Amino acid sequence: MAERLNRASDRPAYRQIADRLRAEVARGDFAPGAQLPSESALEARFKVSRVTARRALSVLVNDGLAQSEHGRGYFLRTPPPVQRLSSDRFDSRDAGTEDAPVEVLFVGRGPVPAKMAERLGLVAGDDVIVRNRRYLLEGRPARSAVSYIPLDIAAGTPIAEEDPGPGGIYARMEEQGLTFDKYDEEVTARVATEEESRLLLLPGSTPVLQVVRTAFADGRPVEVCEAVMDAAAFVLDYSLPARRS
Amino acid sequence: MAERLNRASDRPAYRQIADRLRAEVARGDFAPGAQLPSESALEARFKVSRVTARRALSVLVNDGLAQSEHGRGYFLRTPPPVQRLSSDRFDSRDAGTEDAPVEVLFVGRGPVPAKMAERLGLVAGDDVIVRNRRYLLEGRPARSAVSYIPLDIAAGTPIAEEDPGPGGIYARMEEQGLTFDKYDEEVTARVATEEESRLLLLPGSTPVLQVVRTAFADGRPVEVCEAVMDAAAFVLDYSLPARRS
DNA sequence: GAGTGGTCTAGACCACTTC
DNA sequence: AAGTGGTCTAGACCACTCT
Repeated sequence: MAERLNRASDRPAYRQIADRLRAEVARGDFAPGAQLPSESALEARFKVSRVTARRALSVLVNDGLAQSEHGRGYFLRTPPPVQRLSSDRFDSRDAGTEDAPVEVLFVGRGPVPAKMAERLGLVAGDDVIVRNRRYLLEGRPARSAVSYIPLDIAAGTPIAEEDPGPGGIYARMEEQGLTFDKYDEEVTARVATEEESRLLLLPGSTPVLQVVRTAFADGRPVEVCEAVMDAAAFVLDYSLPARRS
Repeated sequence: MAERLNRASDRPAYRQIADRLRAEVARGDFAPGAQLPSESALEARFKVSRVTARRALSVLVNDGLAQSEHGRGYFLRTPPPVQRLSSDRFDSRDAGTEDAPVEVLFVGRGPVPAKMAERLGLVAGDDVIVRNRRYLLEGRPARSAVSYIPLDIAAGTPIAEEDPGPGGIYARMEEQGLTFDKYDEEVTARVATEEESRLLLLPGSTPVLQVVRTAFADGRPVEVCEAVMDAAAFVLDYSLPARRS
């Protein structure tokens, strides 16, 4: 028998169906990663057209609860393990604990984008060392990061190499005698671009967190890093000391 | 004459249309807030069905570029003025500069939600003072915030009143002799819930930034505040001092 | 081959806004 | 009344996955 919808309600059919699916998900009817009812299953169950069934499922997809796979079905999104990026994460580089698996996409010379040039005190188009990489979390890409480093700091050093060695590029900079002052971070959120969706294997248009970090050493900017991460997978932790009385 | 689409392309018609609209927007063909072509206009222009025209427009809506208004049309979203929340924003309370227009939605006693109880060292359901408010930015609601303050700190003080007075609740706490130690902030992003979309006047499902701040004074948590803001309108600024050698 | 989602069409009725 | 977006139907063809 067909499950009944309140067709007189203001709440459209597709939302009512989505509400029921959401409730079932919340109740634990589906294991993480489990397949949700197919479009045709919903058509039969609620006696609606395929478009309506699709719309209901797309609500869940849009909310980040589900994900569709062409030819396979709709699946409950496995909540990605939440990764906390805490504000003291730069303290750990000598300890060598910050070793998320990294996939290097590009390392080399290239022109600096306008937005980044400003932060580095350069002019748009100036050449810098570009380091583009992707961090994995339990085998899945979760974060992409692009760093821009002025040539006078990076050129001819391990910083311009694929593998900059233990402790990463910050350790190399310190070995050059640079002393870090501070890191400024600008946090924003938006929907992923199509390219980012591909890169991070995100469904459709899901939200991402974007962090633009400028590292300062000896009073000058020495690196700008733009990181884009699956918003569902990250919590950014910051601890702000109270101003002193 | 109908504008031609590449029907042989892998890129679906609705995306091609969306791409062209996006390009026109980028080129500045539409003023901020201006009306975009209507669904029927796109039907005629590209000789597609209404569903396809709709889909194209909904791509722009989904990306946060446009917004539909029932019975009126699709409009380019005015980029909301970006508000920067910097990490030193708590230093300004005596200066009285932190006076964004505020709309108080609720102030009173209420049970603390489980997630917040933990941070305050309380048990879920314990009563606390709840302060629910909405901040306006150029007349538009841009940020909602709910604070939870333990009763022993807030009950019977201006902190439990609608208007806590100049400098806000932090100033009142200091007057009680509390000395602030630090503020811990957890930043996440996600799509707005339906309720949040109503509260912040956001179209459909747009991304929001969520900041959960725990304020510590004299070694104990004295306030938890959950803020939800239109991601398009905010940049969060944090400055992290480098660890000292 | 059967089942799945992705795209598209041509129509319909409704609710809202504007004139 | 005319134009707009919001919902819904019944069908179609395609691409992908699985067995």
